[in-house]
Amino acid sequence: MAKDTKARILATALEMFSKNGYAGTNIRELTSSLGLGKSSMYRHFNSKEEIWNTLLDEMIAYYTSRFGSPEHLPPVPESPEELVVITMRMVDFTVHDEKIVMTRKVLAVEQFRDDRARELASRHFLTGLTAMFTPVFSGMMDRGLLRRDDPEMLAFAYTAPISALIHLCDREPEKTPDAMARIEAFCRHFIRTYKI
Amino acid sequence: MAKDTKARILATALEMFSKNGYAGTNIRELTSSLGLGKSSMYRHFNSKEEIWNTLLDEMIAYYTSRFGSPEHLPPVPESPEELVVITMRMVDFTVHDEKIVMTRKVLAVEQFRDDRARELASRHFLTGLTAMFTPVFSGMMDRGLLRRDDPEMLAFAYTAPISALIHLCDREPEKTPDAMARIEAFCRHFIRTYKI
DNA sequence: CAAAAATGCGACCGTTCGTTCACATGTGAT
DNA sequence: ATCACATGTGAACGAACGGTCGCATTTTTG
Repeated sequence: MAKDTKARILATALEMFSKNGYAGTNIRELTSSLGLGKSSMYRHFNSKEEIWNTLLDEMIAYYTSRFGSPEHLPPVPESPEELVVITMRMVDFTVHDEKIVMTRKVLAVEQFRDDRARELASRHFLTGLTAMFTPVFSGMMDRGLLRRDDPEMLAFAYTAPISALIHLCDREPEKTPDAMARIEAFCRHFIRTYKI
Repeated sequence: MAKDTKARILATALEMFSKNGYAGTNIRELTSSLGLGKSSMYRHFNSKEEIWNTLLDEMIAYYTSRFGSPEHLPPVPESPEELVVITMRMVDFTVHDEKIVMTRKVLAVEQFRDDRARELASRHFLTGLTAMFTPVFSGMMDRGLLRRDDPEMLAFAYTAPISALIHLCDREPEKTPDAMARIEAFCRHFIRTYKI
């Protein structure tokens, strides 16, 4: 029950922080929902804030390892249709992976209070997505699948609307199927618009 | 000092809620920052939660009156360049009007805790913007300024990236000039892409 | 197996929270 | 002038908060 407990505390903290925010979460509820005494938590963390900082460390580390390295870039599609497939696979993953959903929520909720959350939010919601798809569109232009244009601008114009609909899924999960359909429709519209 | 006090309480509450969230705001700090005793607040509101609900009422009423009626729709531009002007004027307003900035922040921070905030967030960040610009693009197509296409899809593809950069301004105000320049660049890119 | 380190627990501490209360003061109508 | 009402205040309340402590139990280590 040793190292496992620490991880379970972090998992539950992420869940509660994402729903009620840092200030709206209390240690008693957190630990008791784990079947743990209130004070036992302090064997693993020195304070509530240390939980928060550890969580942020993990989120930053995970994001860097998962989306920060070049080998995790999406492949350059060999056809426009493949862009749809790649996109929908990524969207499906990011919308249904509970940990990533909670990470986005907690960043949305704490972005104005914590500087590191602020910075990570910008990467999650904006710069990271653009950086991820810029080489994709650059490659598609090289392959003659898209007309020549500024690939970074295209990546931004492509990812921002998708990101907006992902946020909609986070906010109103019952609309997820509709949002996914709209993402696919947008994706096809985008290809139609920029194809040669 | 009568009715004025109630309004000042609401204004300060909006400011604090937007920065620290509902749970992270306490009445003592709120009232003392107004030069008021802690208990005086209860002459105007029965509880902290009533402040929150009143604030939400006002935000919903303001949004409805400001963006909900057809007469407040942006005009249909007579030239592509006018779309840039209209857009930048709206962005400049929405990014610099402190009350609107704080409204967006508080919606971002409370969207997962309060159902009405959730709904208003979706309107502010997504559906309202699309609904606002759909007739604009429809009109521009009628005038032969843009190629025929689905005006709602265009409105979505246009407003979502702009909205993402507005959120960036809320999160990192020091990047506002850069974000505004990127919005204008995106706007011109959009026109170039869809013009006849 | 024994010593030591890690983990869990309930009682408890001081603080802060939202809220109430008795009371003072100001203000508008009769 | 008087009465009623609205507004403001400091003290105080009970509850909930984050955090500590002494002690029991388990796990690890030599």
